[in-house]
Amino acid sequence: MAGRPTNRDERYLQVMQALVRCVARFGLEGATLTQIAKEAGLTRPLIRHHLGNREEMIGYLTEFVISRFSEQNTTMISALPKQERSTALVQMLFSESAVSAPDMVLAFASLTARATDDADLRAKCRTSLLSFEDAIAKILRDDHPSVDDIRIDATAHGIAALYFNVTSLAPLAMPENRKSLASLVAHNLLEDLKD
Amino acid sequence: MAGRPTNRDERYLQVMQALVRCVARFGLEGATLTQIAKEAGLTRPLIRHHLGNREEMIGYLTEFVISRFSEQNTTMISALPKQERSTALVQMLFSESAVSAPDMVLAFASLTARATDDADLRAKCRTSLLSFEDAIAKILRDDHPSVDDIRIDATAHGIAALYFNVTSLAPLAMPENRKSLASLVAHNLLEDLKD
DNA sequence: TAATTGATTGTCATTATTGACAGTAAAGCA
DNA sequence: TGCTTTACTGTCAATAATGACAATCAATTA
Repeated sequence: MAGRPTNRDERYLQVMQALVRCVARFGLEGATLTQIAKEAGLTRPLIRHHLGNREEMIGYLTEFVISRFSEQNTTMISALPKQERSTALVQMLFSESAVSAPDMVLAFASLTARATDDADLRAKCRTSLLSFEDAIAKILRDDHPSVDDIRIDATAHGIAALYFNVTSLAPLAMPENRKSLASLVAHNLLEDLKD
Repeated sequence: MAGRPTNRDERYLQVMQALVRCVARFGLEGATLTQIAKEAGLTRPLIRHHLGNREEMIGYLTEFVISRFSEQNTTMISALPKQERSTALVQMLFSESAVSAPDMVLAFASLTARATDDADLRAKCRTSLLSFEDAIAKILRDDHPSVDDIRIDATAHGIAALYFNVTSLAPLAMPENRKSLASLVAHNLLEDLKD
């Protein structure tokens, strides 16, 4: 009754990672099926079998990037300690391990650039970004309950902006001291909340 | 002795603006000659006449984007008042007029993404970015001579990162209050220098 | 073993894009 | 008017990429 077992999920992950990598490097239009196949170590028809045509491919990509973002945030937040959460958060965001996922951010940037023409995509990117900032804001508020919302939101926005900037500039291989500058600024922003 | 007068410079500007616009929207590979022509209101062969083949085109683009960045910075700095320069700088950076040039930043982002594979390009983008931050730092130092260099550099880095983030996220058409948040954070960073 | 289901591959026509070249038009000067 | 220089256009072969379909392989169950 049943046939060959599906490996759809693992293949999907494998293909998606290759896709993200290619889009990060060559942009949405520059990511050729052949390149994706090469990156994934698979054949072109197989990629197409899993991803469908180009339009569907972009749909899968947005779904993947956005959902991964959201779940990455929740896991990061759940990994925070009980006290000094905001400091720990900033340390996680600007540690090497977190910055080692720049392809994701670059792919996200490619999507946002295209969002000019696509209202749906724009809405998705926007809510994704806002929920990221909101998650940060929530943690900040826990540590600083007496600070008013605007300052909390502004600080969260600043930390998010710094994170995106540092991460999306990873291809430039900036000198090491520049990276630590971003972390320093983020901590300064946290200090401001203690006044 | 002399022939038809050249309009190379004006055409060059016209073509370049169309190119920047297309690259901002569709990425480096997605910017088709036909699209550029359509955007510029010219014919495809004419575009090719001025830009040469694709490789040369990218060369022209980097030259254009980077030089415009540098000269935009110098003009902005020369437009600053005598006193309270750092505050005025932040206001200029986050005013509507400055943010109305997001295509430039998006094109720059496309170039940086490709810089992974191209050492020359990487070096150019890097120095361009660093000189931007240095220009900011110089102004900050004028207003706060007693603050040590690391804090100055960190603040300059933060302001630059905020600017890039806000500008490159322009396609998302963020709600108005979010934009003012970035400006607020930048001013907060300035306040920190007064301790 | 046969059947079934899905993964994987091979192949090809269609299309889009490029690169190149020859040729035409326009604008200045002798 | 003729000459020269540059802008601009038309056209076409070559290439790269896509989309689609048929065919084959692999794994599981009856």
